[in-house]
Amino acid sequence: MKIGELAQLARCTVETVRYYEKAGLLAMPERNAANYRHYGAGHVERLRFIRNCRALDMTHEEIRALLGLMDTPAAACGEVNQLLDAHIGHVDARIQELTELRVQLTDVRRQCQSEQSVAACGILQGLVQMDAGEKNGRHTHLG
Amino acid sequence: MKIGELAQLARCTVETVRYYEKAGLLAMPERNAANYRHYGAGHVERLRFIRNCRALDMTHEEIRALLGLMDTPAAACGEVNQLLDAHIGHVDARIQELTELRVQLTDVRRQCQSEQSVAACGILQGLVQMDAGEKNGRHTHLG
DNA sequence: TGCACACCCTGAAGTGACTACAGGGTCAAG
DNA sequence: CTTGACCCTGTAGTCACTTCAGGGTGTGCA
Repeated sequence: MKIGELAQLARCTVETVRYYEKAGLLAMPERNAANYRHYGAGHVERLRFIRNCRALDMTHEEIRALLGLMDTPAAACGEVNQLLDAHIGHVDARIQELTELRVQLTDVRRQCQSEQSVAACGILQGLVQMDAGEKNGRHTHLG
Repeated sequence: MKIGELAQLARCTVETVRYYEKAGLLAMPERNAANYRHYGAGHVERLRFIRNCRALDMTHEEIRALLGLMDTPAAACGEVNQLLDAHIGHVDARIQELTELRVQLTDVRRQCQSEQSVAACGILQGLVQMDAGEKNGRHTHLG
């Protein structure tokens, strides 16, 4: 099949497919006489795998590691488990961060319930005075 | 004060301060004879405001809008409220997305509890077969 | 036969919010 | 008079794409 059909099967754009090829996630396919890429069932499976990992917010590095493990089928899957556990840790950490953020945001928001002038608005006062603390490093790759 | 002191007061790097200046978030300060930037109390307040907004994961666009509103102090603060409510909405949406993600991840993870070969590992099978659905557009600017 | 139109190709540049680096200038202390 | 901490500009790199410019290919229809 051509790249458009592959992209449709994996629910992504053709640009993304070409990008994955350049990024080394998807193997370079054969070309026909017109230099068009020509894909088979293996490519569909691989691309679906990649898109599923991305839907789970894994980085290309994490995905590359999983793909590498898949290509040594005799290896033990302990590393796969570790990788997934680490990723679940990232997601948990980000949920925790965002939950704390939400508390801070509603704190700030509470400071203005009425329509008044910007000059007196408690929200802006709050945003000037708030102390963000030093703990705001990003601890996961999830934004 | 010079840029290093300003950065320290706002808990960011001097590169970030210069970046905010180029991005139009922070006004260009005066320069001394040696072409060093020279800041005052107003800059500290403004930069703290920006850093606090960033700690709440607002985009530069959102911050620019808030700064614009601050600079017209007679205006009603209804727009400020709207902006903050919208941002709280983004955070809520992202927490929701990540929570669903976590469920999917633990579903996948559950498929391999034992040490076996990669070829038989249920996790990789799951990642190949999983159907991510079409609803995976990012709906917020939070990653 | 001519042509419109959907699809394919490459390579470069843009996104957001920085970070890092190269290659220089300034200034106070020892 | 030199060391080291600080400052300057400008460019490129990060991540996972998206968009664009400028072309080539292939099919259906008048």
